[in-house]
Amino acid sequence: MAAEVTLDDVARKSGVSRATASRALNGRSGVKPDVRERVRLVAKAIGYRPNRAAKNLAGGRTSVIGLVIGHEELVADPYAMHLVQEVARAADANDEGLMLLADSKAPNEAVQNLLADGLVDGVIITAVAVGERWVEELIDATMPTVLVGAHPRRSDLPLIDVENRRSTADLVQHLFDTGCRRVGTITGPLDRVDAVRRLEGYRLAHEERSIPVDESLIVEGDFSRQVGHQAAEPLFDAGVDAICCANDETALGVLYRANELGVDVPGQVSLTGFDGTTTPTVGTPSITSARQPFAELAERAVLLLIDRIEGVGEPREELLTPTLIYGDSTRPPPESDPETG
Amino acid sequence: MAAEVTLDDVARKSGVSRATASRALNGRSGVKPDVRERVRLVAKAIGYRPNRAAKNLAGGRTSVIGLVIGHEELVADPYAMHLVQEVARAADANDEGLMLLADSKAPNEAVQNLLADGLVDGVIITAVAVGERWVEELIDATMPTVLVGAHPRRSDLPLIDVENRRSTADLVQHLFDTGCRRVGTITGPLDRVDAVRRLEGYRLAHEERSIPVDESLIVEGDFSRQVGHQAAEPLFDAGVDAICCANDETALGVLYRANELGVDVPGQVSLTGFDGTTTPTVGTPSITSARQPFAELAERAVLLLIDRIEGVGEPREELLTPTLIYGDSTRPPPESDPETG
DNA sequence: TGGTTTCATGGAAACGCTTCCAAAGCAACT
DNA sequence: AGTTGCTTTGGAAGCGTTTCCATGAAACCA
Repeated sequence: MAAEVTLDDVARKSGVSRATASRALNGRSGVKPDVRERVRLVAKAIGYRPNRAAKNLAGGRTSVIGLVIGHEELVADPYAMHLVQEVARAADANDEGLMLLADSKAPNEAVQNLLADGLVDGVIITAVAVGERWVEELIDATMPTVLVGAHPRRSDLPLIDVENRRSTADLVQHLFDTGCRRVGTITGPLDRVDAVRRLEGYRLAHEERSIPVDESLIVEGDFSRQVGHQAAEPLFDAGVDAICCANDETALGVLYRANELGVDVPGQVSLTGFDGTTTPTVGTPSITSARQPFAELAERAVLLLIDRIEGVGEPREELLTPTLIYGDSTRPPPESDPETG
Repeated sequence: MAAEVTLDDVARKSGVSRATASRALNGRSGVKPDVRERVRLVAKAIGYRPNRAAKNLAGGRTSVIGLVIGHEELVADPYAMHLVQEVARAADANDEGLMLLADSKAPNEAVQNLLADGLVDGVIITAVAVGERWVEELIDATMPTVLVGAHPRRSDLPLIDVENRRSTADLVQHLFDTGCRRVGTITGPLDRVDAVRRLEGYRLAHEERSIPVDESLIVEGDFSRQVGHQAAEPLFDAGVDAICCANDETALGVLYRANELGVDVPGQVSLTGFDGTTTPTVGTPSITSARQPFAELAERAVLLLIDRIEGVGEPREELLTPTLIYGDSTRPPPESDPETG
């Protein structure tokens, strides 16, 4: 019921063979320009649309890519939502279908289906520390793969990532610039590379300022709002004047706790997040943060994956830079030029 | 590179023809039980997995369903996110692939792709008032379709929906029960059926209590947090002691504004939302709301769609009931039994 | 036991496309 | 005009399934 018009129709109506029609429409070389144009016109005129299944069967690609993402993350983490949105857009823009591969029940089974059914040409795997089996199996199965966010053990894979360390260091520097001296941090889950990098950034900033790190002010979290909410009070009690949170959600948790406890933000305690997912329009202070370049992240990932699928170029690694956004959760920098300090 | 093992292999190794092997594996009748069993065993033994493209091409189904959802909604509306999550899960549970069809650029084009490419067997269309062209074209193209949330003009389609009116009325009743008398409302966009139904529910509750509706307390919104934030103050000024918001996001907007203005919730103003998407764990009051039965919604939608695709049963309509959750944004009900009032 | 029905099976066509390979067309040489 | 070599074209062979149709075997009935 779908495609009524076949390549045969196009060929017949333009007075060429199916082979030539196919070549003409797919931009293969060896077709006279005028013939090609004629075929194209006919195809458009009669509304020809290639049948994907047939195309795929004949040895071509599926033109569908998979996006592997954790089930819970999807709903809990604005980062994931933004990523899904942008990957959907990017896939669309590159004429690829997007299959949502929320890893559920048995990962093994899912992989099986993926591979054998030939549903997708390749997959984008998000940073969530999905059971390694997943990743391992996918890769060993020679399924083209691109990582968004580094994997703890596989540094050999094509990867799109953001500068977590430097950006976090910059955020902490900003805290120092605005007069904070005792800066705590609530990290992400430290089995994730991005979380580790951000913690490194926190340390790096201290080092750059020759300020010793007080290890007691480092709390391991899990990127969740809840953990921010829980970890906030002990840090307040420990006398911090700023908290560098591993992401915005955590920062929001801290912020809510601060409101409950009557702690003024940024008056008494400054707050930084990461991701740049908070909407500044709601009444709450907008969080000073490093905004993930979601659109580019997605676009690059899709393009890189397509390259892998088509086997062009080397598996590469791309590092994007978040943009810092200064919100109301930190104090404005002093008038004096930072260079002087 | 995916499926190396073909049906031919299975047939050969079990000493039957391809035709018989196909019949045996697909549960078609006319195969001797022992033969069938043997074929099945062989297939399992050598790890046979049917090639989807070929299957599809030969006239079968794709085993992929599409989920049509607005691009912006995806990120802005927790409702959409929850739905996506659950539909992904439900599709998975029913051995269907899930294709994300975020309607971007030209809807027409997207429909074209959908249909002609034969990528999906059918689509689930979410309530977002996507340009009617979409829906119309899809249906006219005999693409099996299921709506989640009613469409303003197409009452003939298979539909999964929730009891918007009754649930909203119940929420407003709860406001009355807890002593509120002057209840305003911020609606959703009134070109959407669910928004209209909820407004009707608001009116219904007044009617049931013989309380006249003050039309000046009805503000048309758009389900966004921003609109709640903006519309809140005028309503406060108009002296409401409660606001029935069309969804949680709107309620959150109101809540933030209330905090800014020093209006106590629920002390001075009670608040109800809809969807049940707020996490009660953050410091903010949890919103009294009607929680969408996301999982069932998704499950029913997928099953209904599969029925439509396979042509079994009549296109039916299913109405699910949200569960009311009483949060901290409304006052606790009085000790006295509600029946007495 | 011969004839008829039923059941299980295999052969082969079809699905719509890509691509290999050979043939044909053409231009520019000698 | 005859070669040579390049470009453009069509024929046909798959790709892995499903399914129609014909065949042969087994089972039934009289």
